Amino acid sequence: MADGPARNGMPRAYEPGAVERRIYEGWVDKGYFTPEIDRSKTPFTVIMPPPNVTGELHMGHALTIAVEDLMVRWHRMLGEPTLYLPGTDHAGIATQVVVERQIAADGMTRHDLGRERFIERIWSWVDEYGDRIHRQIERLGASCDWSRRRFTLDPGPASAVRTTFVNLYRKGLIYKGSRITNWCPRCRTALSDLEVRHREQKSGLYHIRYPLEDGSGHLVIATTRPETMLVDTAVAVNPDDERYSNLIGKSATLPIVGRSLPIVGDEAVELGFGTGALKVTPGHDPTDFEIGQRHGLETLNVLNLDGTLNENAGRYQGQTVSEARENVVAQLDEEGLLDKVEDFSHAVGRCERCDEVVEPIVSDQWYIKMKPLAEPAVDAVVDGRIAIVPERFTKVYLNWMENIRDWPISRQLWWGHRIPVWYCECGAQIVDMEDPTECPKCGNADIERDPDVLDTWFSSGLWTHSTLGWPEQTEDLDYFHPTSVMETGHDILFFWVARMIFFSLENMGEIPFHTVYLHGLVRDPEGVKMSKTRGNVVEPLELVDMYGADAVRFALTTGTSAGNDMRLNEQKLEASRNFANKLWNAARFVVSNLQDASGLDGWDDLGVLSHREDRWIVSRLNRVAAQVDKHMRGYQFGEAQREVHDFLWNEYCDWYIEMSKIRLRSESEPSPLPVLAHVLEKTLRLLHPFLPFVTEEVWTRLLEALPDSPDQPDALIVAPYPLADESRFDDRAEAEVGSVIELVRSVRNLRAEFRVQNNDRLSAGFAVSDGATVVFEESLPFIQSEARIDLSLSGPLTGAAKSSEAVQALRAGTLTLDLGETVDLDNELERLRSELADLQKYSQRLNRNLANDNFVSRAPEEVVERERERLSGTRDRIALLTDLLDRLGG
RNA sequence: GGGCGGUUAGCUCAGUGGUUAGAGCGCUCGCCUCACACGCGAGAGGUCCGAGGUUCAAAUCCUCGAUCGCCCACCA
Repeated sequence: MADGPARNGMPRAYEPGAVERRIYEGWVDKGYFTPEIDRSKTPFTVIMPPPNVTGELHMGHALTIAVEDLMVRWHRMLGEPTLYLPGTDHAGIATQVVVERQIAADGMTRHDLGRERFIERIWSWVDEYGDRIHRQIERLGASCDWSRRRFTLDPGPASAVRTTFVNLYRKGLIYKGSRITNWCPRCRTALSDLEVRHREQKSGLYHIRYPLEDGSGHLVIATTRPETMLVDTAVAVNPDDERYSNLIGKSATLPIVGRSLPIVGDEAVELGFGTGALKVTPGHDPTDFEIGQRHGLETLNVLNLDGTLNENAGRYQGQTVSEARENVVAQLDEEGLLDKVEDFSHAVGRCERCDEVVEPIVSDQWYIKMKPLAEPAVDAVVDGRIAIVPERFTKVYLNWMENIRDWPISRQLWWGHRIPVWYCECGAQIVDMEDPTECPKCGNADIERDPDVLDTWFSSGLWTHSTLGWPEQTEDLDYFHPTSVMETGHDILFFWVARMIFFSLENMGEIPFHTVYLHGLVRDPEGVKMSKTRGNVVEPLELVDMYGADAVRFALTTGTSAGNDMRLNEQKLEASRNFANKLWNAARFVVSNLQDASGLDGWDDLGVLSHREDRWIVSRLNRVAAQVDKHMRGYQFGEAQREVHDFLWNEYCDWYIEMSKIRLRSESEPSPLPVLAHVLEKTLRLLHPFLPFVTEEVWTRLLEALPDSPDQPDALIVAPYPLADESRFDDRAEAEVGSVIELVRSVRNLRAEFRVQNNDRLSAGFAVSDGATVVFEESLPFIQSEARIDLSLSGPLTGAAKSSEAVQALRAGTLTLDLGETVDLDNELERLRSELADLQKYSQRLNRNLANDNFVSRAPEEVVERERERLSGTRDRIALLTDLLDRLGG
């Protein structure tokens, strides 16, 4: 029956597309996402990691939003003023590269357009993509406060950038230095170490002969970069290397160029590597640069900024690195100076954004002095003011922060926050909050602004306070800062999280957030990282269209835990969609039964429950609420979600709804409707953080069918989160209904085993071991209907069983099922004997434990007690079974 | 070279010392049973990577090893 009639306006299957937009607009219109500042309450604040403006959202963003929004919704329901602040990042280099690629399609470079027009071009992209991202975040259901939306280039955040730069400059923590940095020849900008990705690559290890000047022979050096030899300024050997120590102080002649190279001794040279002799190229290798510093060597540069060789390359000027490499090697070979070429594999650095090979080049760049900033950032984590979840990343963070090096912040790009430094011919550097019009030293009006922009992570690093108004002393900043949880991928722990920590401590004297929650990567079904080049990326919105936003979010938080990567596959999405549908249909059942029903007034605040089944489901609900609370507080979202999922499906739907059907038809039994409604309504609250749309929609329909109650919330999103009511815990009801369920299951089991037709009604007997038949009497109609039997609750069986009976020993008693035809007694005995054997093994194990004095004396009382109960229960069942076997003649 | 993580059912994964270790999907058998076939019922399926150890008790903690993966690091 794929398309039966809709009941009470609720279609047979949940249709996310029909409700999501309407629900979201409703939330926005009512202003639920905008918190009210209430000084008597502690707020809960999450700043959304700003997606790059020029990108589409990917699954990582969807995961981020799923996790953040579930925390945010949970806290909002806990009654905390909750701010979830959205924004976007101008993403300097990433955006510039994207737009450069776009204009490259028209055969243009940014230089053809010029700075101004190029930036205009980027802005039109930003406008388009910014809106697109906004809509995507909405479709995922993020309950973020759009009235506080920020962009890194907005005046506010820009002023935070300017203020931070000026302050750090004045404190001497920002300086300009000339040293070796990573240079991307394609982007033509400097990069920080973090922006360089290393990848193993095969290349040759070239062994080159450097003749000794005294004519006594030659040294062989090994290099992977033969073309850089053109600007070698020394040869280095390890002073402890017996092969060469006598050469220190002598000189060698640089092949091709003919320059005289001093032979120096330096510890940095590895004894075991290559030939033990190192060509020193301070201009193009960080190690060599340091050797050069130690020995006062000249630093020569052979590369232009576009990666071609410059005038220092002589006849190779103008060639690319790879052309020059080939040609230099060929010349060396011709001159008989190429000793040999070995196969070699080593890590080559590439630009994170454009994948071009990065060249170490000496250049003038602005740096932040990190040591003074890193120390308080280390302390904040060490002393626990900031907690990192999962905890293991604490060590990763500390290790990085403790070994941090100065951060190059200038980028030779056009898109970003321009460096607020002006230069005057008189040599003055002007750094101020206001743009200067003349040099304060010499009065010259002819001053020029630094053409470079700041690393995009400079502004991102200020995000927690710049979005709240800093450097202005705003009410938002005062109230919402420090923020509560920073939730993001562990891949940007250094890029972003670490920098927010030291910037916030520097600017605000305050930690930026109390907790860092790091999630893993979303991988494809084969476990491969999603990337555009591999073509295995999945668009979140396509999935939202197919399965609904709830299902996508639910799938992303299913079976995941902090810090661990996850694979997303169709099965997970389908299972999640099915769960939303299950909820929908349970609600459909309840709502349809509520129509025209009376006696519902107590649904909201249940009083004393007269029916055991009611006490059972309410007890279970509250236990689940307790578990969910525990897991939510422990950032175990996957576990919290699983608890509610299992409760709704396996207890409420599978058993309580089925039980209620019998009672709904009965005239004598108390109506299950108030409890049916109550438990569903509370479950909707528990589920709302995980399935915001379907729960809100169902909630509205449910409440429409119920009588108003005094403190009924306006919408589920602002309904108080249900905390466990321990007075509703009911061990006895749980055990008793558990026995009823066991009885039904075991009849079904026998029916299936003996292949009884579905509509054959059998007769059965149940001898309750402790004589407390009242439990089963109360549920008799349910048991008879569910198990399709006529059940007699007569006393214990006596004498031999009928030859047509199958028997089973349950916890609560002995079940006898009359199959109506002769049972194969041998098989039946076999089945019972094997069950008996299992029970005996179990009982022996329990017995061994309890006979162990160490266990009894050292284990907690409750554990011992539990084991005793188990043993006694197991012994009862063994007695039952033994008795049965006797009577059956086994 | 350091550091971290994974290894649990056929597959993907939960499991934060204490039930006879769980879920989804897949598989087998039976069902369109008046909320739901995006479903219902019943099953099969596990030396929790290996070896030691700590503990009354280990998938869980420790040590060593295997294996896959990630991060960091200036062996050219």
